[in-house]
Amino acid sequence: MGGTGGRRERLRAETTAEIRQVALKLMASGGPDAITLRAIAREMGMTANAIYGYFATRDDLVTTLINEVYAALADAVDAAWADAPATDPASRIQTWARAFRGWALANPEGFRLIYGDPVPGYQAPEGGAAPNAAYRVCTGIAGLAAAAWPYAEQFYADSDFQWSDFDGGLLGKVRPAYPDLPPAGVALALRIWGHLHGLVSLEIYGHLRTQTISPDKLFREELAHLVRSLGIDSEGYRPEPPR
Amino acid sequence: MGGTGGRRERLRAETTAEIRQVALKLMASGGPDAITLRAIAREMGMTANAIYGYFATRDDLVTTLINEVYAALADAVDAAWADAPATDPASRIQTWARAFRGWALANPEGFRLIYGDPVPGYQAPEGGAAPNAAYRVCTGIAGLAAAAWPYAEQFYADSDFQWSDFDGGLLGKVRPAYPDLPPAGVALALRIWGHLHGLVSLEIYGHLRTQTISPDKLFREELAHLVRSLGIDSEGYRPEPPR
DNA sequence: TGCAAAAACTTCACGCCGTATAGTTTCCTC
DNA sequence: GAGGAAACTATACGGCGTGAAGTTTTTGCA
Repeated sequence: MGGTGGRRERLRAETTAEIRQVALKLMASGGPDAITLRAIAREMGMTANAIYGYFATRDDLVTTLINEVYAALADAVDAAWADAPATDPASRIQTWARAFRGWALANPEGFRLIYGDPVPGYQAPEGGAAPNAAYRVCTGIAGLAAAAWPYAEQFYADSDFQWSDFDGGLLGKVRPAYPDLPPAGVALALRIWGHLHGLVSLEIYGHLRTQTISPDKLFREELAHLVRSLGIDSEGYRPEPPR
Repeated sequence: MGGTGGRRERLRAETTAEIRQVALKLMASGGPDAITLRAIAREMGMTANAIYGYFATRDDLVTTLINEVYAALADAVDAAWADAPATDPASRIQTWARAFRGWALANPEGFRLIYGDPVPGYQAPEGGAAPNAAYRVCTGIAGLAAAAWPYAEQFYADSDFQWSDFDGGLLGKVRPAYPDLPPAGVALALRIWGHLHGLVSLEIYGHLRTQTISPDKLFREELAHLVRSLGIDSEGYRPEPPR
């Protein structure tokens, strides 16, 4: 058998990449349920069954796509976080949240693919479709919570969360990254995730547009109150952390 | 043609009702994408095409189902709100939110049907699938905001929302019901909706279970901080509204 | 260089789906 | 009891995922 540089393996990798790429193109233009083996094959000048040489089932392909798209979301929010100055936690947190919504609005079909059920009979594998990317995003939000924690801690004195309340895989990333964040801070992170996910999700699925003219304004309001609820003021000024 | 009591019309209404009921049963057991005309017909001992005599397309049927299920959700949360004593706004608000999550957990497929994309090629009609039920739920949340407003108003002094930021249909229900609620209060209601929707949605779609062992505990935390963020304490005691 | 094995790919088939068209049966009304 | 409307069936088309079997292309080795 050829080594890792063999011509056959290179072609195989290229075809695999093309399948993924064509599938994403179909999704972008026709929504996630335009991802069909037959459509991909048609686009590539092949037969649908040829794809079975690269992915065992359609669900395997979809799982791969979810991982790819979810990783792109994680990249986007991580990059926004890294670019924002650590010296201003309020606007850094808001930047992260804006990047999250911005990515979703720019990739609505991707958002649906990750968080919804858009592909007809798709069944995610045990443990979720994209656990690593999910951990990455959650760890990112834990970063927001950690940045806010010196200010926010005072509001969580009576919180009774333990490490055992959370998934080990998540903690394996969060605790090393933010050693000062206690369990209550992780709970805060998950709640913030829920808040932002909900607003963005209502917007992407068209439920907000029926109620408000400007989801954008609503989200700006959310950002202002988010940092305020964390004990940080939003406009550059921020109080000293208590104690 | 027979009047409204004609035998023919009665049979027609019964068959229509049976179609809806069988569709909901299929959804409950096999998820929303088990709703197919052929499966319904099979269950009823008919041909799929016979259903076209009752619903013009499958999407029309799905729209009807969404309306029905969304109305059931609205009934559930309205009932919880009505049952909770108006004298204790904090626990009343928490009761509403618990009813919302409780309904979703009891009817996960219904939640997906209302808020997700579960039926393969479904296209909602112009103006949304179930605008009235959506208004009902939003108006319900506006009720939470209105109950909290005497306490929460102080946090929204710098809010610059106008009536024109919101949909007229929504305001047509909200303003008569809660004449003292200003535009900023409606924005607050939509944000609360987003927060709760997000947490419940992550849970229903299995994204939370990968991160935390007990979504229930997280939601309890959310409830506590929700009323606190509105300026009301959660444990029976509440401060006088300011001013 | 020739040849067998393996990999890549096609063809055909099955059972699902929504839905259009045309034909049949059932029922109500006059 | 006959005409007509309403309810329903039969057949068909193109779409889907996927399994089985067959064909072509490429590879590695004698």
